[in-house]
Amino acid sequence: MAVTIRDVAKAAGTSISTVSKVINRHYSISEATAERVRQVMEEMNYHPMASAQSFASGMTRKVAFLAALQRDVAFDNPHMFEMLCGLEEALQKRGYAVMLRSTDTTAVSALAEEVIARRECDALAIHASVLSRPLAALLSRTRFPHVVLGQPGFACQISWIDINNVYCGVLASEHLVSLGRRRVAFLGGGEHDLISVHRLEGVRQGLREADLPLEERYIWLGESTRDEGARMAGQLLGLRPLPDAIICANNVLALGCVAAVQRRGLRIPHDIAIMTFDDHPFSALCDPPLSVVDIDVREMGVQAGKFLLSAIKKPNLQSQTHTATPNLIVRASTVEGQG
Amino acid sequence: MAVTIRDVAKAAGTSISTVSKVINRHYSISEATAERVRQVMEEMNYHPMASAQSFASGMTRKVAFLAALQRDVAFDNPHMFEMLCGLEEALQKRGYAVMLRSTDTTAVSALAEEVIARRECDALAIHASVLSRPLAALLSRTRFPHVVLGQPGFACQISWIDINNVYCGVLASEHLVSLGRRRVAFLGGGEHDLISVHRLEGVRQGLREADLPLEERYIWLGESTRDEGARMAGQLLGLRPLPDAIICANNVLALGCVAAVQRRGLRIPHDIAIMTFDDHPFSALCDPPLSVVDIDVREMGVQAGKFLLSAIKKPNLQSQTHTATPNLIVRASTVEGQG
DNA sequence: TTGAAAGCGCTAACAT
DNA sequence: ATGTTAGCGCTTTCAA
Repeated sequence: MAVTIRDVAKAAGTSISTVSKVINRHYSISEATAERVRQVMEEMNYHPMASAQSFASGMTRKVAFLAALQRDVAFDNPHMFEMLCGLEEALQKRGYAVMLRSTDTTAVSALAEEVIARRECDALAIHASVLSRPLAALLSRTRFPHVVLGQPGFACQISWIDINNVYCGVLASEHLVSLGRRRVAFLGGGEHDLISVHRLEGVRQGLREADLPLEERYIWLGESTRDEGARMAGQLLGLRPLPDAIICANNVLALGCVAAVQRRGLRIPHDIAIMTFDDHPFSALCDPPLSVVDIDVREMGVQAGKFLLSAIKKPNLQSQTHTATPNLIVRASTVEGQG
Repeated sequence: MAVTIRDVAKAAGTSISTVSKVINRHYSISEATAERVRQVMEEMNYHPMASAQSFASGMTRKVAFLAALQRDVAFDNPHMFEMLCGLEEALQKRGYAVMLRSTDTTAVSALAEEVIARRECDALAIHASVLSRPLAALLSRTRFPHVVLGQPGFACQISWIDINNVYCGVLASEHLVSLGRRRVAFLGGGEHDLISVHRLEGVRQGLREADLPLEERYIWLGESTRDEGARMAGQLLGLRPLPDAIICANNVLALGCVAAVQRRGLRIPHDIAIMTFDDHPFSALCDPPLSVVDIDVREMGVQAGKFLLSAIKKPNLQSQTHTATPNLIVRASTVEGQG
C-alpha cells in the first residue's frame, strides 16, 4: 500500500499531527522539525491522499463549473472555454481544481442542489446561459459560494461578473467618430441577445456624446447568422445617405456585412468603415481584417476565480461586477493600411 | 448540520450498513427495505457526502483532464474542448466527473505523478499535445488507467485514441477523383504537424489507387497560417499545367488558398476545386463554403470516456485506436451550387 | 437478508 | 512547539 501520514511520522520520529501541521504549514511548527519532516516526506515519496484530506477537513478544494456542453458548443462559443481556462488558471494557483458538469436551464437547479448537498465542491461557477430562477433562488437562499459568468437575464440577488458591453459600445463609436465618421449604423442580434442590446446602448451613448445621435433607420436587428448580417447590410445600403460606418454586434454578423458591402462594389474602409467586437479568429482572417473592441474573456474567468476564492474564505461576500477594460484593436476595416 | 447516513438509519429503523447497501444498490437488500430506506432518504433530503464516499471506498469517481490551457487555446483549438465535452458526456452517465488540470509538456509528468499519488482521480485523460516521454514511461510503468487523446508523436506502450487522418486523406482524394479532377495538389503544415502528415499520406494513397499519383511539385508544406496558405497557393498557381484541385490540410490554410485563387481570377470550383478537413465554423462561412472531410472530435471524446470507464473496472486494459468514420460534407468549393 | 464493528487517512481541538 | 486523541461519514467484511 501507499505510504501514509503515519509512516512519515514514524520515520521522522514525530507524531502524525506534527506531520499534518507541516503539510498544512501550521505556524506552530519549528523550522527545524518542519524541514526534517519535509525531507522524510520527500524520501518516502509521500503525498497526502486528497479524499482523506477533503473528508477530514470538510473542504474539497474543488469548484464545479456548470454549463451546457452540448454538441458543437466549443465551436459556437469559444468564449465559454476561454473563461473556463481563466477560471482554472486563477484557482489552480491556490490548489483548487475545476470540475466540469454539463447541464441545461431546466436541470441546473436540481444539479446544483445535489452538488451542494453532496458537498462535491466548495463553490459553483455557473455559465449565465444555464442560469434559471429556481437556481438563483437556491443560491441566494443557501448563500453557497458562487459566481455567475455573464449577467443574469433577470433581476436577482446573486453574484455575477461580466464584460461591460455598454462601455464596449461606447469605445466602438468613439473610435469611428475620431476617424471622422458621421453616419454610424448598427447591426445587432435580437432583443433577447443581451450582449447585443448592451453594445447598442453603448453605441447610442457614445454617439450622443459626440452630438451624432444614432438614427433609428440605421439600426437593424436580426438573427446572428452570416446570411442575416448580409441581408441587413443590404437594407442599410439601400438608404440615402449611405452610412459611412457600420458597427456589427458580433463577428458572424460582421462577416455577412463585409460580404454584402463588397458585393455592392463599396470599398472598406474608404466608403464604409466596419467594426465589431471580440477578437475572434474570424476578425483577423476576414478580408479586410476587422477592427474590433476586444474583450478579455479569459481575464473574466480569472476574476471569477479570484472572487470565488475570497467567497470561500469569507461567505456572505456578494459581487455584481462589470469587469474591466475592453481593448481597441485597429485593423484595416476602419483604417486604411492597418493590420 | 447536514443529515448523515446515521440519521437515515435511525429514521428508517435499520443499520447504517443497510442504508449504505441501499445507496450502492447492493443485491442483498430486499426490495421492501430498499424502498423504505429510499423513501426516508427522500423525506430527509439525504445525499451522501461525496468526499466521505471517496475516502471510504477509495474511488474518487473523477477523471483528470491534462492539457495546455494557455491563453487563446479555446480559439486556437476548439477541437480540444469539443473532445472534452464528449469525455464529460460519456463519464457523467456513469457518475464520473471531469477535473481540469492545466499543464505543459515539461511539467506534465510531475503533475501526473502527484495526481496519481494523491489519488485525486481514478483515471487520466491526456491531450496528446502535452504528452512527454517521462509521462509515457510513468503510465506504462504504473499502469494507471489512462488514455491519450490524439496519437503520441513517439512510439510507446500507452493507450491512445485518435481520428484516422490517413483515411480522411483518402476520402478527400476519392471525392475529387470522383468529380473528374486529375491534377490534385496538397497544401500542408510542417513535418512536425502529424495531422497534416497523415492527411497527406492518405491523399497519396487515394490518388495512387486511382492511378493518379500525387506529383511532388504539387505538394507545398509550410506554417499553418492564412498568409502562408495564400503564399503556397500562389506558388502552385505558377505551375503549368495548373492543378485542378487543391486539398488543404486545415481550414486556416484553406482560407488563404481560397483568397489567393480568387485573386488570380480563377473560379472555384469551376477552374480549381478546393477542400479541406474538419467542419470548422470557417468552412461554412467561407465564400464559397468549403467541402470538408469532417471528423467527429466529440465522438472521440465519448469513446475515450467509455474506454476509461472500462479501464477503471479492469486495469491492464490497453487500447491503440483510430476512431471511426470521417464524414464527407460536400459544399460549393468542389461542386457548383452545393451548400 | 440484515447488523455490528473495524477501519479508510487525515484534521483539529486540546493537553502538555 | 509537539503530542494525544476523538472524530469526519462512509464502505466493507464478517458474523448472525
